Amino acid sequence: MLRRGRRGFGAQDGCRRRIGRFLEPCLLLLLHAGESHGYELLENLNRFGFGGNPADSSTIYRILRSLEERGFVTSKWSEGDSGPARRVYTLTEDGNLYLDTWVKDLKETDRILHSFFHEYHNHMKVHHANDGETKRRKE
Amino acid sequence: MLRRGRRGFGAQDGCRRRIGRFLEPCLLLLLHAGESHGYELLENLNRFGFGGNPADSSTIYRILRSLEERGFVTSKWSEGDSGPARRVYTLTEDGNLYLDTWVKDLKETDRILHSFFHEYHNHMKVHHANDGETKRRKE
DNA sequence: TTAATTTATATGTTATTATCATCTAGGTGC
DNA sequence: GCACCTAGATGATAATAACATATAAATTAA
Repeated sequence: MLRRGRRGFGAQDGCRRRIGRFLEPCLLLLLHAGESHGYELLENLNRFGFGGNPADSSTIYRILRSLEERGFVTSKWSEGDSGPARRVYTLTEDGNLYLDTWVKDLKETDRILHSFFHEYHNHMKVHHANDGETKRRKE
Repeated sequence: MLRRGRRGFGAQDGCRRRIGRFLEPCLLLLLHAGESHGYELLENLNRFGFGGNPADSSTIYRILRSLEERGFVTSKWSEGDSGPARRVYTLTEDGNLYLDTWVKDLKETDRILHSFFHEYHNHMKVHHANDGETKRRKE
Protein backbone atom coordinates (compact mmCIF):
# COMPACT_ATOMS: atom_id res chain seq x y z
CA MET A 1 0.00 0.00 0.00
CA LEU A 2 1.79 3.07 -1.26
CA ARG A 3 -0.36 5.92 0.05
CA ARG A 4 1.61 8.96 -1.04
CA GLY A 5 -0.05 11.61 1.07
CA ARG A 6 -3.49 11.46 2.55
CA ARG A 7 -6.40 13.25 0.97
CA GLY A 8 -9.10 15.46 2.35
CA PHE A 9 -8.56 18.27 4.75
CA GLY A 10 -7.04 17.93 8.15
CA ALA A 11 -4.98 15.26 6.54
CA GLN A 12 -1.22 14.84 6.30
CA ASP A 13 1.30 14.50 9.07
CA GLY A 14 0.48 16.73 11.96
CA CYS A 15 -2.01 19.41 11.21
CA ARG A 16 -1.81 20.83 7.77
CA ARG A 17 -2.67 24.21 6.41
CA ARG A 18 -6.16 24.02 5.07
CA ILE A 19 -6.18 26.86 2.58
CA GLY A 20 -9.09 25.23 0.77
CA ARG A 21 -11.16 26.58 3.59
CA PHE A 22 -10.47 30.12 2.42
CA LEU A 23 -10.37 29.73 -1.33
CA GLU A 24 -14.08 30.27 -1.90
CA PRO A 25 -14.36 33.62 -0.06
CA CYS A 26 -11.08 34.76 -1.66
CA LEU A 27 -12.42 34.00 -5.13
CA LEU A 28 -15.66 35.83 -4.30
CA LEU A 29 -13.67 38.83 -3.12
CA LEU A 30 -11.51 38.85 -6.26
CA LEU A 31 -14.64 38.64 -8.40
CA HIS A 32 -16.20 41.47 -6.41
CA ALA A 33 -13.37 43.60 -7.76
CA GLY A 34 -14.36 42.70 -11.32
CA GLU A 35 -14.99 39.78 -13.67
CA SER A 36 -12.13 37.39 -14.25
CA HIS A 37 -11.27 33.90 -15.46
CA GLY A 38 -9.93 30.85 -13.63
CA TYR A 39 -6.30 31.12 -14.60
CA GLU A 40 -6.11 34.80 -13.69
CA LEU A 41 -7.87 34.18 -10.38
CA LEU A 42 -5.41 31.40 -9.67
CA GLU A 43 -2.51 33.81 -10.10
CA ASN A 44 -4.13 36.52 -8.00
CA LEU A 45 -4.84 34.00 -5.25
CA ASN A 46 -1.18 33.17 -4.94
CA ARG A 47 -0.50 36.79 -4.06
CA PHE A 48 -3.18 36.59 -1.38
CA GLY A 49 -1.32 35.41 1.66
CA PHE A 50 -1.01 31.66 1.32
CA GLY A 51 2.72 31.43 1.69
CA GLY A 52 4.21 28.22 0.36
CA ASN A 53 0.78 26.74 -0.24
CA PRO A 54 -0.14 27.51 -3.82
CA ALA A 55 -3.74 26.80 -4.65
CA ASP A 56 -4.38 23.81 -6.89
CA SER A 57 -5.81 24.76 -10.28
CA SER A 58 -8.36 21.95 -10.39
CA THR A 59 -9.65 23.07 -7.00
CA ILE A 60 -10.17 26.60 -8.34
CA TYR A 61 -12.08 25.44 -11.42
CA ARG A 62 -14.24 23.16 -9.33
CA ILE A 63 -15.08 25.94 -6.87
CA LEU A 64 -15.99 28.28 -9.72
CA ARG A 65 -18.30 25.67 -11.28
CA SER A 66 -19.87 25.05 -7.89
CA LEU A 67 -20.40 28.78 -7.37
CA GLU A 68 -22.07 28.96 -10.76
CA GLU A 69 -24.33 25.98 -9.98
CA ARG A 70 -25.48 27.80 -6.87
CA GLY A 71 -26.07 31.02 -8.78
CA PHE A 72 -23.35 33.06 -7.09
CA VAL A 73 -21.49 33.71 -10.34
CA THR A 74 -22.33 33.61 -14.04
CA SER A 75 -19.90 32.73 -16.79
CA LYS A 76 -19.38 33.41 -20.47
CA TRP A 77 -16.76 32.28 -22.96
CA SER A 78 -14.33 34.92 -24.04
CA GLU A 79 -12.00 34.61 -27.03
CA GLY A 80 -8.78 36.27 -25.95
CA ASP A 81 -6.29 37.78 -28.39
CA SER A 82 -3.89 35.00 -27.43
CA GLY A 83 -4.08 31.57 -25.87
CA PRO A 84 -7.13 29.33 -25.56
CA ALA A 85 -10.59 30.74 -24.89
CA ARG A 86 -11.32 31.73 -21.32
CA ARG A 87 -14.40 31.21 -19.23
CA VAL A 88 -14.98 34.60 -17.65
CA TYR A 89 -16.86 34.68 -14.35
CA THR A 90 -18.97 37.54 -13.00
CA LEU A 91 -20.29 37.88 -9.45
CA THR A 92 -24.08 37.99 -9.16
CA GLU A 93 -26.07 39.91 -6.57
CA ASP A 94 -26.60 36.60 -4.73
CA GLY A 95 -22.87 36.05 -4.87
CA ASN A 96 -22.38 39.45 -3.32
CA LEU A 97 -24.67 38.50 -0.44
CA TYR A 98 -22.90 35.15 -0.17
CA LEU A 99 -19.61 36.99 0.26
CA ASP A 100 -21.20 38.95 3.11
CA THR A 101 -22.26 35.67 4.73
CA TRP A 102 -18.72 34.36 4.36
CA VAL A 103 -17.28 37.44 6.00
CA LYS A 104 -19.64 37.06 8.97
CA ASP A 105 -18.72 33.38 9.15
CA LEU A 106 -15.00 34.05 9.06
CA LYS A 107 -15.38 36.66 11.80
CA GLU A 108 -17.00 33.96 13.92
CA THR A 109 -14.12 31.62 13.08
CA ASP A 110 -11.75 34.38 14.14
CA ARG A 111 -13.64 34.71 17.43
CA ILE A 112 -13.36 30.97 18.17
CA LEU A 113 -9.72 31.00 17.16
CA HIS A 114 -8.98 33.78 19.61
CA SER A 115 -11.02 32.05 22.27
CA PHE A 116 -8.66 29.10 21.81
CA PHE A 117 -5.54 31.26 21.97
CA HIS A 118 -6.88 32.96 25.08
CA GLU A 119 -7.41 29.60 26.81
CA TYR A 120 -4.05 28.38 25.57
CA HIS A 121 -1.96 31.30 26.76
CA ASN A 122 -3.87 31.52 30.00
CA HIS A 123 -3.27 27.86 30.72
CA MET A 124 0.38 27.99 29.73
CA LYS A 125 0.97 31.03 31.93
CA VAL A 126 -0.43 29.21 34.96
CA HIS A 127 1.33 25.99 33.94
CA HIS A 128 4.72 27.67 33.77
CA ALA A 129 4.06 29.63 36.95
CA ASN A 130 3.41 26.30 38.69
CA ASP A 131 6.61 24.92 37.21
CA GLY A 132 8.50 27.80 38.75
CA GLU A 133 6.77 27.28 42.07
CA THR A 134 7.63 23.60 42.07
CA LYS A 135 11.21 24.44 41.32
CA ARG A 136 11.34 26.98 44.12
CA ARG A 137 9.77 24.52 46.53
CA LYS A 138 12.33 21.89 45.61
CA GLU A 139 15.15 24.25 46.24
CA MET B 1 -35.24 12.96 -1.81
CA LEU B 2 -35.39 14.05 1.80
CA ARG B 3 -31.87 15.23 2.46
CA ARG B 4 -32.16 16.61 5.97
CA GLY B 5 -28.98 18.64 6.13
CA ARG B 6 -25.85 17.97 4.18
CA ARG B 7 -22.95 16.23 5.80
CA GLY B 8 -19.30 17.04 5.90
CA PHE B 9 -17.84 20.40 6.61
CA GLY B 10 -18.33 23.47 4.53
CA ALA B 11 -21.77 22.09 3.93
CA GLN B 12 -25.21 23.56 4.56
CA ASP B 13 -26.78 26.70 3.19
CA GLY B 14 -24.28 29.48 2.97
CA CYS B 15 -21.10 28.86 4.85
CA ARG B 16 -21.47 27.00 8.08
CA ARG B 17 -19.53 27.04 11.30
CA ARG B 18 -16.94 24.34 11.22
CA ILE B 19 -16.19 23.78 14.89
CA GLY B 20 -14.91 20.30 14.09
CA ARG B 21 -11.84 22.08 12.82
CA PHE B 22 -10.97 23.20 16.34
CA LEU B 23 -12.09 20.25 18.42
CA GLU B 24 -8.80 18.37 18.23
CA PRO B 25 -6.56 21.19 19.52
CA CYS B 26 -9.14 22.04 22.18
CA LEU B 27 -9.11 18.46 23.43
CA LEU B 28 -5.32 18.43 23.44
CA LEU B 29 -5.29 21.65 25.44
CA LEU B 30 -7.80 20.31 27.96
CA LEU B 31 -5.71 17.15 28.33
CA HIS B 32 -2.60 19.25 28.77
CA ALA B 33 -4.26 20.57 31.93
CA GLY B 34 -4.63 17.00 33.22
CA GLU B 35 -6.01 13.57 32.35
CA SER B 36 -9.72 13.35 31.72
CA HIS B 37 -12.41 11.19 30.14
CA GLY B 38 -14.64 11.73 27.12
CA TYR B 39 -17.76 12.84 28.87
CA GLU B 40 -15.95 15.36 31.05
CA LEU B 41 -14.04 16.73 28.07
CA LEU B 42 -17.33 17.09 26.22
CA GLU B 43 -18.70 19.28 29.02
CA ASN B 44 -15.54 21.37 29.27
CA LEU B 45 -15.57 21.89 25.50
CA ASN B 46 -18.98 23.45 25.64
CA ARG B 47 -17.60 26.15 27.90
CA PHE B 48 -14.87 26.81 25.35
CA GLY B 49 -16.32 29.40 23.06
CA PHE B 50 -18.45 27.54 20.54
CA GLY B 51 -21.67 29.48 21.03
CA GLY B 52 -24.76 27.62 19.93
CA ASN B 53 -22.67 24.84 18.38
CA PRO B 54 -22.39 22.13 21.01
CA ALA B 55 -19.86 19.50 20.09
CA ASP B 56 -21.25 16.11 19.12
CA SER B 57 -20.32 13.36 21.58
CA SER B 58 -19.59 10.77 18.91
CA THR B 59 -17.17 13.21 17.28
CA ILE B 60 -15.33 13.63 20.58
CA TYR B 61 -14.94 9.91 21.17
CA ARG B 62 -13.78 9.38 17.61
CA ILE B 63 -11.17 12.13 17.90
CA LEU B 64 -9.91 10.67 21.18
CA ARG B 65 -9.54 7.21 19.63
CA SER B 66 -7.80 8.71 16.63
CA LEU B 67 -5.41 10.61 18.93
CA GLU B 68 -4.67 7.36 20.72
CA GLU B 69 -4.05 5.50 17.45
CA ARG B 70 -1.50 8.14 16.55
CA GLY B 71 0.14 7.94 19.97
CA PHE B 72 -0.77 11.44 21.14
CA VAL B 73 -2.73 10.17 24.12
CA THR B 74 -2.89 6.96 26.13
CA SER B 75 -5.99 5.62 27.83
CA LYS B 76 -6.91 3.42 30.75
CA TRP B 77 -10.21 2.24 32.18
CA SER B 78 -11.17 3.81 35.45
CA GLU B 79 -13.94 2.52 37.71
CA GLY B 80 -15.53 5.64 39.13
CA ASP B 81 -17.42 5.72 42.43
CA SER B 82 -20.58 6.32 40.40
CA GLY B 83 -21.82 5.76 36.88
CA PRO B 84 -20.33 3.47 34.25
CA ALA B 85 -16.58 2.98 33.89
CA ARG B 86 -14.68 5.77 32.21
CA ARG B 87 -11.89 5.66 29.70
CA VAL B 88 -9.42 8.17 31.04
CA TYR B 89 -7.06 9.80 28.55
CA THR B 90 -3.59 11.15 29.27
CA LEU B 91 -1.54 13.35 26.97
CA THR B 92 1.77 11.82 25.88
CA GLU B 93 4.96 13.75 25.16
CA ASP B 94 4.21 13.34 21.44
CA GLY B 95 0.75 14.72 22.11
CA ASN B 96 2.33 17.69 23.78
CA LEU B 97 4.45 18.32 20.69
CA TYR B 98 1.40 17.81 18.51
CA LEU B 99 -0.40 20.52 20.47
CA ASP B 100 2.54 22.83 19.74
CA THR B 101 2.23 22.01 16.04
CA TRP B 102 -1.48 22.77 16.21
CA VAL B 103 -0.85 26.13 17.84
CA LYS B 104 1.63 27.07 15.12
CA ASP B 105 -0.85 25.92 12.51
CA LEU B 106 -3.70 27.90 14.00
CA LYS B 107 -1.50 31.00 14.18
CA GLU B 108 -0.90 30.57 10.45
CA THR B 109 -4.64 30.20 9.92
CA ASP B 110 -5.09 33.39 11.91
CA ARG B 111 -2.55 35.12 9.68
CA ILE B 112 -4.35 34.06 6.50
CA LEU B 113 -7.67 35.04 8.01
CA HIS B 114 -6.39 38.51 8.74
CA SER B 115 -4.82 38.71 5.33
CA PHE B 116 -8.30 38.09 3.94
CA PHE B 117 -9.91 40.68 6.20
CA HIS B 118 -7.21 43.17 5.22
CA GLU B 119 -7.89 42.63 1.51
CA TYR B 120 -11.60 42.71 2.12
CA HIS B 121 -11.73 45.96 4.06
CA ASN B 122 -9.19 47.56 1.77
CA HIS B 123 -11.19 46.67 -1.31
CA MET B 124 -14.49 47.72 0.24
CA LYS B 125 -13.06 51.07 1.29
CA VAL B 126 -11.94 51.82 -2.28
CA HIS B 127 -15.16 50.37 -3.65
CA HIS B 128 -17.33 52.63 -1.51
CA ALA B 129 -15.09 55.62 -2.15
CA ASN B 130 -15.67 55.06 -5.88
CA ASP B 131 -19.40 54.81 -5.24
CA GLY B 132 -19.30 58.18 -3.53
CA GLU B 133 -17.28 59.67 -6.38
CA THR B 134 -19.72 58.37 -8.96
CA LYS B 135 -22.56 59.86 -6.98
CA ARG B 136 -20.85 63.22 -6.70
CA ARG B 137 -20.08 63.21 -10.43
CA LYS B 138 -23.69 62.46 -11.21
CA GLU B 139 -24.92 65.35 -9.10
C1' DT C 1 -39.29 -3.98 41.42
C1' DT C 2 -39.69 -2.42 37.31
C1' DA C 3 -39.25 1.75 34.34
C1' DA C 4 -37.19 5.88 33.08
C1' DT C 5 -33.22 8.78 33.22
C1' DT C 6 -28.45 10.00 33.45
C1' DT C 7 -23.68 8.96 32.68
C1' DA C 8 -20.38 7.11 29.48
C1' DT C 9 -18.44 5.07 25.45
C1' DA C 10 -18.68 3.29 20.79
C1' DT C 11 -20.02 2.02 15.85
C1' DG C 12 -22.63 2.16 11.20
C1' DT C 13 -23.54 4.86 7.59
C1' DT C 14 -23.23 8.20 3.96
C1' DA C 15 -23.05 12.83 1.61
C1' DT C 16 -19.46 15.95 1.04
C1' DT C 17 -14.71 17.58 0.71
C1' DA C 18 -10.09 18.04 -0.93
C1' DT C 19 -6.69 16.78 -3.79
C1' DC C 20 -3.81 13.98 -6.86
C1' DA C 21 -3.37 12.43 -11.37
C1' DT C 22 -4.65 12.95 -15.73
C1' DC C 23 -6.83 14.80 -19.94
C1' DT C 24 -8.12 18.04 -23.72
C1' DA C 25 -6.83 21.65 -26.54
C1' DG C 26 -5.34 26.19 -28.53
C1' DG C 27 -1.21 29.16 -29.08
C1' DT C 28 3.83 30.24 -29.33
C1' DG C 29 8.72 29.65 -30.30
C1' DC C 30 12.26 26.91 -32.39
C1' DG D 1 7.21 18.67 -36.23
C1' DC D 2 7.87 19.21 -31.24
C1' DA D 3 8.23 21.18 -26.74
C1' DC D 4 6.15 24.32 -23.80
C1' DC D 5 2.75 27.55 -21.95
C1' DT D 6 -1.97 28.91 -21.14
C1' DA D 7 -6.59 27.47 -19.85
C1' DG D 8 -10.10 24.59 -18.36
C1' DA D 9 -12.05 20.13 -16.94
C1' DT D 10 -12.81 15.21 -15.11
C1' DG D 11 -12.01 10.60 -12.59
C1' DA D 12 -10.90 8.58 -8.59
C1' DT D 13 -10.59 8.17 -3.79
C1' DA D 14 -8.97 8.94 1.18
C1' DA D 15 -10.66 11.48 4.76
C1' DT D 16 -14.27 14.31 7.17
C1' DA D 17 -18.41 15.41 9.65
C1' DA D 18 -22.47 14.41 11.52
C1' DC D 19 -26.61 11.93 12.15
C1' DA D 20 -28.61 7.89 14.05
C1' DT D 21 -28.17 4.24 16.77
C1' DA D 22 -26.20 0.74 20.08
C1' DT D 23 -24.39 -0.75 24.53
C1' DA D 24 -24.29 -0.73 29.31
C1' DA D 25 -23.75 0.65 34.21
C1' DA D 26 -25.76 3.45 37.80
C1' DT D 27 -29.32 6.30 39.69
C1' DT D 28 -33.86 7.96 40.56
C1' DA D 29 -38.95 7.71 40.44
C1' DA D 30 -43.21 5.28 40.31
